[in-house]
Amino acid sequence: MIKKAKNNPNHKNDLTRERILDAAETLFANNGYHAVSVREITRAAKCNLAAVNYHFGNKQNLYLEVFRSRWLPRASRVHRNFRKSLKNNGNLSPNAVVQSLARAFLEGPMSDDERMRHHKLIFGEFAQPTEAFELVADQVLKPLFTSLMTDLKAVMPDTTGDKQMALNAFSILAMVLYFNLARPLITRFLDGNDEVDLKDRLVEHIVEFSLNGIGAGRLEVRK
Amino acid sequence: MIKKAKNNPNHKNDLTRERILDAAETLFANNGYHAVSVREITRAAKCNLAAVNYHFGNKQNLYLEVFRSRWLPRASRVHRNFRKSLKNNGNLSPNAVVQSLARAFLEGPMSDDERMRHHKLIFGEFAQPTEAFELVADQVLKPLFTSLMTDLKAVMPDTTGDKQMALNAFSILAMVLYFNLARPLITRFLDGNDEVDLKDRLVEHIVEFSLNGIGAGRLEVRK
DNA sequence: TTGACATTTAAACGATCGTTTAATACGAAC
DNA sequence: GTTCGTATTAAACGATCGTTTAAATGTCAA
Repeated sequence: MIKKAKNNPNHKNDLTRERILDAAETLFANNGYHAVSVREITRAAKCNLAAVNYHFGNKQNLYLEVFRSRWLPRASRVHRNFRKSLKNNGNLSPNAVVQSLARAFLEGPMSDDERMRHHKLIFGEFAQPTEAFELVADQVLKPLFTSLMTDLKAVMPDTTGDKQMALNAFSILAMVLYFNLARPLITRFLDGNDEVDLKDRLVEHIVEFSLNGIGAGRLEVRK
Repeated sequence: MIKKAKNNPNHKNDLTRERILDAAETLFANNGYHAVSVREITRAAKCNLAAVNYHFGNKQNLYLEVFRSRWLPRASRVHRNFRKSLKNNGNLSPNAVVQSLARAFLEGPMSDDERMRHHKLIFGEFAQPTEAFELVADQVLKPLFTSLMTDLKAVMPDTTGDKQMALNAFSILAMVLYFNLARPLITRFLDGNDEVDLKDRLVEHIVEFSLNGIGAGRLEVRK
């Protein structure tokens, strides 16, 4: 049932499917799973009500498919962006690690809208986990955490214990994740501010705070 | 309509109202507003279906009342705990400020269950803000932020700019808020660990990371 | 042109939603 | 005991939910 495999390599036919995924992601991100009806989604995607069940079986599976075919690939792009800019950085250093991560997450390969959607979806799962959280934790968060741990171990003094390093990695992740969601709150609290490039300032702050946090502050100039 | 003011000072009658609030908070925290039905709430509160509309008018207002009469007072207790332990600390110092805050948030005046409920509710509002978010931002987050800013200014070198201080305050808040919600994730990533008093270890880490973060690390011994 | 699938469509399904109603139970004041 | 305001109850309301159905349309190879 659900959706027959396409023999025809012409992929232009699945436009409806894609439009549904786009509409669903935006609506789910802004309002949460239960607050969005299938009718809302199909209306936004300009297709028939039954299209959701035809292409995805049911609403819950559409939600999961948003994570599988939209969220996970985007998270992979961020992860790759992080690793690439770290490799390009030449000399490994705590600063290179943290700065590459912060930039990948805050100014990485997506638009501001896309990034907001991305992080609203994951924070929704943080607050009220569903099946999608398993996906994200296993396929994204854990690898990212491991990757970050490895890099940190390579650049931090050996005196730092494993558990200590894990907590550090976790805190740095906390910073980049949190500041993505809390941007509206920051501007709310800092208002009366003429800051034009707040994002650059935020990246700069996150890097400095985190570097100091793990005890590697001011060891070198930031480029 | 909704609920007549009680002339009778005997408050034993509003037991139903209290049971509804208790049940509603737990269910809303764990599942989110739209995932919870009025029937679920009244079933958990062991009262009639119509009781919600009788006592609170409608579901949305019950949700707001959970914040008004449960969440806000609890947040006030945390804030007071923070300020009291700061005052008891004798000499003001960055360490005293950050440690008082972290303890108030992570081991403060609530049970673990209550704290989890508390933070799930607010993170739900972070991800998908409703009217309740205005309440929380204006009556809790902003005062807490201001309070923290004042304390930091008093104990940090004058060379630190206002905006810099604000970002520092925001980052410290990020740490204490985030680590409350992410506890399940931490144990998931650190598993195979025999840590018994993880909470103490977390507080210790948050304090050290934050102190270093704002550039006040290791100036003094932690008690 | 025909036949076989893939997709879209309008309509309906039963279930559950939040809310309202009207009747009843309760308790204190007179 | 009667009265009056509060609280609880069972039942029902219309609306909307996710999903299913069966017919119509589109697409392309044989």
